[in-house]
Amino acid sequence: MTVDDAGAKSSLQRGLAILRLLADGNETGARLTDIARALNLTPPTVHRILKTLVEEGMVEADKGSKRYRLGIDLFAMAARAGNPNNLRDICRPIMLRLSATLRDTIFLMVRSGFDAVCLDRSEGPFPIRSFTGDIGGRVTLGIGQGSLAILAFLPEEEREEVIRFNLPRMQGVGILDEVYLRTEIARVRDVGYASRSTGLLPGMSGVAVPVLDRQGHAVAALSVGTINERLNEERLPVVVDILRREAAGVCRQLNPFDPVLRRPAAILGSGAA
Amino acid sequence: MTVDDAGAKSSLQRGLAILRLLADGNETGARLTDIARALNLTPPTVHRILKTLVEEGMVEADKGSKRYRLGIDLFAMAARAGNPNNLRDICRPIMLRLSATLRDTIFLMVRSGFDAVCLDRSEGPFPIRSFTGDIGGRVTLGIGQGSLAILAFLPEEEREEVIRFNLPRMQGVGILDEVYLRTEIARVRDVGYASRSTGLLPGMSGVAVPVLDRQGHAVAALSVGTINERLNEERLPVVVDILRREAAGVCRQLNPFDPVLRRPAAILGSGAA
DNA sequence: TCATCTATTCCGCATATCGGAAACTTTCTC
DNA sequence: GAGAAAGTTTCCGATATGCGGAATAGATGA
Repeated sequence: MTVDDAGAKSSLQRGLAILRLLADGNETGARLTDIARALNLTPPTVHRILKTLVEEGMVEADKGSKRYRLGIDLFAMAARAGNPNNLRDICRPIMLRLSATLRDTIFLMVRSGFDAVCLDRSEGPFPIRSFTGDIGGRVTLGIGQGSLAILAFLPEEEREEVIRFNLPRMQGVGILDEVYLRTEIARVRDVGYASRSTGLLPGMSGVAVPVLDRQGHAVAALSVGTINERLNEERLPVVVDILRREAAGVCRQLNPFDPVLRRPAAILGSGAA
Repeated sequence: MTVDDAGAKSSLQRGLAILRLLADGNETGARLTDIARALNLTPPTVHRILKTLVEEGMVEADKGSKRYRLGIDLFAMAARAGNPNNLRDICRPIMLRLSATLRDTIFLMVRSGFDAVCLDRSEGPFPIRSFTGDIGGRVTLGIGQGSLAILAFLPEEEREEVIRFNLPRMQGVGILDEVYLRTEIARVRDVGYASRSTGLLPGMSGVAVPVLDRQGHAVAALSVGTINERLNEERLPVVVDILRREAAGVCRQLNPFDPVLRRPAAILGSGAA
């Protein structure tokens, strides 16, 4: 990801570029010169911007002022970004219930550009792997069940745009070609859920249902990640059924507008069973 | 929180100020004029900055371009900020184990300036309330068990600074006066854990142990939040003991430096029991 | 329909930002 | 441990960059 060449102008853009750079490789941290090199900036410039970012609490300088990494402040601030339309709050109890009932790990995914992002995750007792990884993790939209469920139920125009953009990105991740992808999407739209389309992660399986808005377009996906044995022909329909029911509940809470009054009701208390 | 008056100069600072403003009230979103008013900026300025932020994916403009809110991109980026020294990754399995064993909710707290921030949280079956709230939530350092455990084990100099700064902030939240706070801190240092210092949240109790570095200073705290009945004199020592053991494990994984080689070993796989 | 409030574009001025050069510090090498 | 190399930080003048007043376009409501 080269942010350097052409466009990087304003100090805001440069600052954000630095933040993004720090976000990759945040475990290790980055040194001033590395940042300068990576972004085609001069050390003084990077230094000044970093200074500002540190003052603002977005970046922390390691002792001895050697390495820079993202600050906890940024984390705390941005944590609130992961709750669009109260989606996360609404889904939290549902996810807890799901992981307790199903004894599997539940994911809440939303779209972000050409990716899907994991908004929340509720662990089950079985250790699993997933594309998404942890909360905040990203996957190419279309890879993985939750991701695919969202893609399949995007408005047609957007769906086409995403497919066009993402096909090249999917090479070598199990998506063979466009025909295959479109077949998958059609099937997901048909049956209303996405189920272990491919055995991309050995031994792992998953199911996902979309959370739809009034127009029938995906705003999110609820998905289950588990091991192959726990998603056999017998159990799959049961899981799908439960997921569907909960997704419908989310949908209802997401559109809490009285058609007449257009008043966004505060309904978080009315626990849906 | 007025960021306006004196210092706001650079576009970077203004941009970050806008992000922070959007972070509050992110459920509802903010309009351009509101932002301008709140930050003492002119509408054109805010518009231009917002445009940049939207282009950079940090902010999303609601349909009809009426309201702005933080973008999922920011969330995804900042999620990595919540893993300093791999602390979160290291603690994840431990927290899962703890919440499964104790059947209570476990919190992972770290310091951020004069606050403590909730880095992670693993839910138990009992619904609880806490100061920290969700992941990313903040509390004044010293209020709540996890928070207090960190404060108590800060280097003396920093501790004093925090106490001085935070005492006024604690008015009306159960901290009566400085003497009381210092007594509490001394006791926590003495026994090595913080336990429901005050019944601030009716019906709720908690215990926390610090995660210490080599110098014996707190880098984090593991805490349990539960209801009063579940933390009686009988159970408390048991819980403390388990917490201590796990905290020690975290500590060991946090300092994975071979004293001679100074090589940061990648040890995440070596599951500590 | 008109009035009011809000969002967006334009543009000249002033300022905040840039980066070269150099001092200073840390880290590496022998 | 001394010298070299790389990295970090300060300084400062030129200029590009972002600022905000004013005017336009769009939305909202009476």
